[in-house]
Amino acid sequence: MTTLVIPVRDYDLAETLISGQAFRWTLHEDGWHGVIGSRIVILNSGNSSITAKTSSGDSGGSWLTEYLQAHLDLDEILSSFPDDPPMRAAVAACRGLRLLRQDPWECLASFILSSTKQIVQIRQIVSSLCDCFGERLSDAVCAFPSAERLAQASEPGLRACKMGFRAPYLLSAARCVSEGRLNLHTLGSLPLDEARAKLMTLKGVGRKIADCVLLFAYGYPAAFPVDVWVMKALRELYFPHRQRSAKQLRNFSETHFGPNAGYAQQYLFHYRRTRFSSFDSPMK
DNA sequence: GACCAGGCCGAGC
DNA sequence: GCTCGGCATGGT
Repeated sequence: MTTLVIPVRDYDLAETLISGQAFRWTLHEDGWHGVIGSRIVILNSGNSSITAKTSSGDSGGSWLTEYLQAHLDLDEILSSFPDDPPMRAAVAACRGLRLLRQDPWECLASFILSSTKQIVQIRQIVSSLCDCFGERLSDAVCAFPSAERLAQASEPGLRACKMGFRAPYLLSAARCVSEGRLNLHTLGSLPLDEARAKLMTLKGVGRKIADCVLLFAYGYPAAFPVDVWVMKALRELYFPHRQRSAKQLRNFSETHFGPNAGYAQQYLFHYRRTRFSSFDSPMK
């Protein structure tokens, strides 16, 4: 095991790791356990740094800085948000929340498995998928399975991981990627609209899942996933007295939140899901 | 036991 | 273009 110390400021590691963008981090007595690529990682946050114990022997930690986006100036991001009461409340409640920069295939596959699932369940399915099909990294830990590996799986084999009707979607995506019909390596150099359109050619990938991948894996700052929580947040916080269709809300989101709309979205999502739940019943 | 979950697809208007 | 039912499974 090697130890890396990464200086950070304004970084809430725990909130970031549980905020529903990545699904493999679990808290143990000695820190947050996870897997990044084929490396086992244990993270702890200190005053002005994040300490990582990792199974990799290589020096440097640029892969980890990249994953954590530790170099990013959060103040600059936050100051680009609109200065309105909902956004101020979300930032006050979740300050230090970050966006990770994840592996595209893992992110895409995970979010294909996410539709109409609670985050706890997505974590269970992903965990099961890794145990069944991922390369073994230690006695207890497996890597996220490659597209090539999953392309060899059978639909019943995938359904055994409790993913239900999502199994054919995942299988088809794995084949598409492994056969080169969708190139995830070059996707990130396309304009946002083109990259999104390519992702949406996959079965089971619509606008929302595509935007999650564009934001969490490729870092497109304007990608703005609208799920049920963000929909609730927009309706309750911005349009409490007027009915707005999903399309109207998306149009609003595309113009209102500025150049880092995706980041703002993650604050609204996390705020609505974890801090603002007392409003759950009468208005929906 | 009802309702819902980081949705999407296909059919029918 | 829009709405709606169906889809698997498990948490709350």
